Order: sequence, then C-alpha cells, then structure tokens
Amino acid sequence: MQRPTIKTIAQETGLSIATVSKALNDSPQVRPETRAIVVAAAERVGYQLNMHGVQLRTGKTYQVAAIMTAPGPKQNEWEGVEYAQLLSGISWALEESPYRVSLYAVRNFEESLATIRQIVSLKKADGIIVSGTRADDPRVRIMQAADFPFVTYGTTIHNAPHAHVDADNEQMIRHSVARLAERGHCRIALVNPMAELTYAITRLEAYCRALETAGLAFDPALVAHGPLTPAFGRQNVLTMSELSDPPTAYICANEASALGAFSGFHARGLMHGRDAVINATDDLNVSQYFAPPITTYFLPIHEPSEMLGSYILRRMEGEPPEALQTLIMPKLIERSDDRLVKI
Amino acid sequence: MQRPTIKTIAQETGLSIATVSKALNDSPQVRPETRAIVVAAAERVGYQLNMHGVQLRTGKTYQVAAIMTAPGPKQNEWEGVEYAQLLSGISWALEESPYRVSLYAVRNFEESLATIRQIVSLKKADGIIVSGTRADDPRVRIMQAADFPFVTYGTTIHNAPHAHVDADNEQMIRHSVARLAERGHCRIALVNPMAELTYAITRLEAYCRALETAGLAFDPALVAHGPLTPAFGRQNVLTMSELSDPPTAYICANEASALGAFSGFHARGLMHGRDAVINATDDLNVSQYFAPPITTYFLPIHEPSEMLGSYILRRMEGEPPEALQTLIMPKLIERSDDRLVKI
DNA sequence: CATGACAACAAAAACGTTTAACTTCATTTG
DNA sequence: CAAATGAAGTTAAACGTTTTTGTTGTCATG
Repeated sequence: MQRPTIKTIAQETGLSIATVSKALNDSPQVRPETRAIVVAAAERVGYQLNMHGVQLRTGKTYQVAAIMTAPGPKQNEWEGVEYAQLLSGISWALEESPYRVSLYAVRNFEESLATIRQIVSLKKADGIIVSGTRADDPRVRIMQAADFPFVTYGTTIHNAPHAHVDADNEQMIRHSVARLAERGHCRIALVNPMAELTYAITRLEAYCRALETAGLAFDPALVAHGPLTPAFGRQNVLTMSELSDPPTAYICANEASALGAFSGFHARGLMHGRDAVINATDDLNVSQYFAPPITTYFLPIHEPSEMLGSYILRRMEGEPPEALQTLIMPKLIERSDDRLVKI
Repeated sequence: MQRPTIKTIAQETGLSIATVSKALNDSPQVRPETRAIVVAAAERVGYQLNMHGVQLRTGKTYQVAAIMTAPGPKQNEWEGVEYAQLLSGISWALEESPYRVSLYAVRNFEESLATIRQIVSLKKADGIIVSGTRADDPRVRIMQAADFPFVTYGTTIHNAPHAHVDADNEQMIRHSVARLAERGHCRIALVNPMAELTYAITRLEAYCRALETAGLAFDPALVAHGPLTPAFGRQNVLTMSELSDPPTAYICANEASALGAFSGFHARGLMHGRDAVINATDDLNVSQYFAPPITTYFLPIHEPSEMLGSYILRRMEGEPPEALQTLIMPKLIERSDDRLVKI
C-alpha cells in the first residue's frame, strides 16, 4: 500500500487538502473541531509528513551543515577526535526539531571555505556550524554577507558580532599561568594551536599578560604553534627540554598534545613532578588516566556542543546573533600538586 | 535574480524542459548536438540541479544515514572517539557522488534499532551504515526484510549474508596470542568489548583456540567484557593484577582501554616489560605515544571507513551484498619486545 | 433589507524535476 | 508507393506540500 499523504486524509475526511494542510500546521483558519477530525484521521491512517514536498514548496532544507575539519587519510594522527562528541551533542540538540545534521568533512581551511560558499549559494542547508575560527574569518564574512544563519565553535576578533560558543581561553590561561607561577614555576611553556586560529591568539595574549602580572619574563622559545597532535606535543618537549634553561611546566592546549608531551618526557627520561609538570585543557576527561594523572581545565564537550545545536536552531528562528554568544569557563581539576619536588 | 532552473535553460535554448532534462541526464533520446547546446546554456546561466525537485519526483533522498552510537552526555569517557575518523572517511568516499551523509547519533542499541526502523519505514535515507553489530542483529533483519541497502562495520553470525567491513579479529587474536605465548607468556588476559557484540565473540573464540594450540589453560578470570573505555581497561588491571596468578600480558581491544590499562599499571606500581605487557588493537596509531610505546595491530581507520562509503554506494546501485564483504588484517607494529625481563 | 464583514472552507497554482505518452518528420521496408 | 519504423522532440502529468485567491454562508450593521 502507498504511504498516506494529505490527499489520503482529505478523502478520508471529505475536506480539501488545503484545509488538511492548514489543520496540521495549526493555522487559525480552521476551527478546532475540524482540526481534531483531521488529526484523528491522520493518526488513523498513520500519516507522516513527507519532507520532500515541504522542501520543494518552501525551499527550506531542514538540514544543518556541520563542517568538520579532519586531517587527510594519510596522517594517522590523533587529531580531531573530539569531533565525535561534538557531533553527537549537536545531533542531540536537534533531536526534537525537524532538522538533521548533514556532515561535511573537509581537509583544510580552503576546503571549508569552498564548502561553505557552496552551501550558502546553493542553499544546501538552512544553517551552518563551523569550528576552527580565525581572527578575521572569511567564512564568517561570507555567511554574514548572505545573511545565512550560523554558529561558530570559537570566536573571531575582527568580524562583526556573530553567534558563537567557546571556552573562555583568556580566563583559563590567565588562571593557569598564575597558578603555576604561585607554585614556583618561572619557565612556563605554552603549547598552542596553529597560529592563525583565534584561540591561539587569545591564549598567547593571556599568557603574556599573566606572565607580566606574575613578574616573569616572556621567552619566545617557550611558545610553539602547531597542530594539536601527540606528535606536536612530543616534539615540543624534545626541543624545549634541550634549552639551557628548560621549562618546568607545559601548558598544553588539549589532551592529545599532552599525551605527546608525556611521550617526550619518557624519551628524555624526564619525570613528571620532578623535572617538569604538564597541564592541559581537557575536553574528554581522559587525562585522569595518564600516568600520573595531570591537572586540567575541564570543559565537558557535550556542553558547548549542545549549545551549538540549540543556538543554530534559535538563529534559524531569526534570533539576533548578539544574544547567542557564550564563553564557558572550564573547571579546574587538580590531579597533581604541580609543585616541583627536587629530590 | 532567481536561481536558474531547467525552465530557464528551456527558454534560453528554445527547447522544452523535457528535452533539457533528458539532455542533462545523458538520455539517448537527445542527439549530441542538442545536448551540447543544452550543456552550454546550462553552463552560461550557471545552472545547478535542485535536489528537492529530484527528491520529490524520484522519491530518492540522496542521503546516507550514519548511525553513531555515542555514550550519553553524562559520561565523559573516552569512548567512540574513532567515530570522527570513521565519519570523515565515509564522507570522503561519498564526495564525488550526489549523496550526503546524514548523522543519527543514538545513545544505545535500542535507540539505534528504533532509528533504523524509522529510516527504513519513512525512507529518510537511501542507505544506512551501522556499526556495533551483534551475533544475531535485529537491525540487520529489519533492513534485509525491507530490502534496504546497508553496510555494517562489523560482522554478524546468525544473519543472512550482508555487506560488511571489519578487522579480521579472528586472525589478529590468534596471531597475538601465539606471539605472546612464544615469548613465554602463560597468563594472557583478554580485555574484550561488550559480550553481545559479534567481535567480542569472535575474539573470545580465537583466543580460546589459540590458547589450546599453544597448550595453555583457559582461565575465565582473565577475560573481561565491557565498554572499551579507559576506565574499563584500568579496572581490569586493578582486578586481575590482584589474582594469585596474575596475567603477564593484556590484550586490549582498543587504544582507549590500553591507555586505561597503563593507568592501572601506574596505580599498582607495575612496570611495563617487567611485570606485564600490554598489546592493543590500534585504529588511530596513538599508542606509539604511550610511555613506553606498545605493540599493536594497526588498522588505519580510514581504510575501513572509506570502504564503508564505497560499499554503500555500490549497494545502492544494486550490487549484491555477497560481493561487498571484507575483513582487513591489521598490521602488526612491534614497538616493544614483549618478553618479560625479570630483573 | 441591502451591504459589508467575517469565518471557514475549497480551488488552484506553484515549487523543480522526471517520465510516460504523444507528435512530427524523415527514412526504411515489402 | 503505402505502410511501417525509428529518431528526436514536445506535451502533460505527477511527486506532496504550502499558500494565494476564491467561494459560500452567517451575522452584524445602518
């Protein structure tokens, strides 16, 4: 048997399809009794709205595009693993809505730009969620110029205000540096994401200011920018530990690089808590299983991701972007004392 | 200005929309010269196919549903992180096709069942990719009964043949056990996924057979089934290391549980290579950054994931499932000798 | 009582595409 | 040469909605 349509219900009830449609959409043009009849009939025949008809008629796609920048298949690096949780958070936030998340995996920034351009111009989605923002992000410009609803995971600096969610990197780094300084660290390394990303800039600035506040000198040799992979974290420890005045603390931007830093410790024969300590920003709460567990600023990733989902819904409803901006302060989890115990 | 449609091209060329449509779809009913004219006009006006029209007319959705079982937001466990890579691999495989991957995040098996039931009955997608298969998987039954194209990541045992991709767990475990036995291990622990999953069964059987071949006794106390989180890996080491005759080797089903096992080593004061060793199955190649790096069977996840993508395309083309079944043998990467060095 | 306003529904058009059925004309066939 | 065939188009219907416009009947208004 064929799948029932509003036509089926129209025949069933003796009403016109127009009335059926209006009844199902709670139009004030049908009176309650009629609506009840329609709804009952719909129930009876097992009617389910056919989205394709709606999409063609209204031009809406009921798709939210999630742009996911994942490394190419050649590298097998532990990068971008938190996307899984990010995506499921978004997906859950859209669960009650008619929207679905449509995945666009891209290899790099340029591809994400091209993809977004295409989605916007061909209206392949009603909203876009994008991460890895830059200080002046051309993707944000494109979407704003087209008045296209979007939310970013990460902030921008030079763009007009837009809906965004991010960790409060500024506060977090300030607090982190101050805390380590209190514990006697004078040489604090910053393992930062790639320099063009906004949060690299934010973190670097916060780092500099916090050093200044603590009366510590800034040394460019203690700052590194790059992909937040274990390889990168490891490499930084290998390099920096060879300095004449090596760091006694590493602030890693995520858990992957922190794990790599541990690997560097192992290679150099360094011991955590004696020669140096590692702190990190934690999305997945996995650093509790490091040996030893390390102190992190923990932001359960489902929080920002569900927020991204609900924000894009509200943006698509027409809510102004200014009302949809949140910085979340990650929670400090002290798993180690982080004072150096010189034996 | 409005977005051009085939109507625009029809006016532009003086042909009917039917001919335009056929020309663009390479129908043999239009002659090459006409086709060339149409294509040129399409190019000139910047025509792009509107999928909504196609979808309504043909009933095809051009969506591939990826069912992703992610843990609920309460747990913040390092679980299912490889989904990110899996999804991007699928997405890339579909890149040249008109299909998009539509994400369905579910919390557990029951939800995945309900979701698949819905996708199939309401035809919300043209194909489904699902993972976490069980020995007799009701989801597979549903899709087969509806003659719905699908590919599973993982095998089944009691279901009719279907398209699937998986690691060759049988071979891998046999090899792994034999290799450890060769190196003098008599007490080999198996940290296995949840018991209802097919690959738990496959691994367990292979484990038993390999023990027998090696002339070793099977001890149920050395086998554990559960969620492949770091917590689970850790817990198993904590428990098993307290046995009167504790394991000297742990075979972990993934890197997350292996990391947790290390955490257990640290808690119990065990030293890798002296008291016991850890081997794992590696998707992400991250265990090279463990301290010390461990021996793994490495299957770069982009391989099976791109295969999933191309298989679902071929299934949707109507290719029989029997031709779309692959077990991939992961590559052994020996990062440690794995003989115990009793000091 | 004629007029207009309003409520509640119906008719019909439209979104962009594919495709079955039909037309036209040139070419082959017996 | 009449009839059949085939090539290359065209016409029109259809997919399932939403929405504009139209119709009908009731009721209040002056």
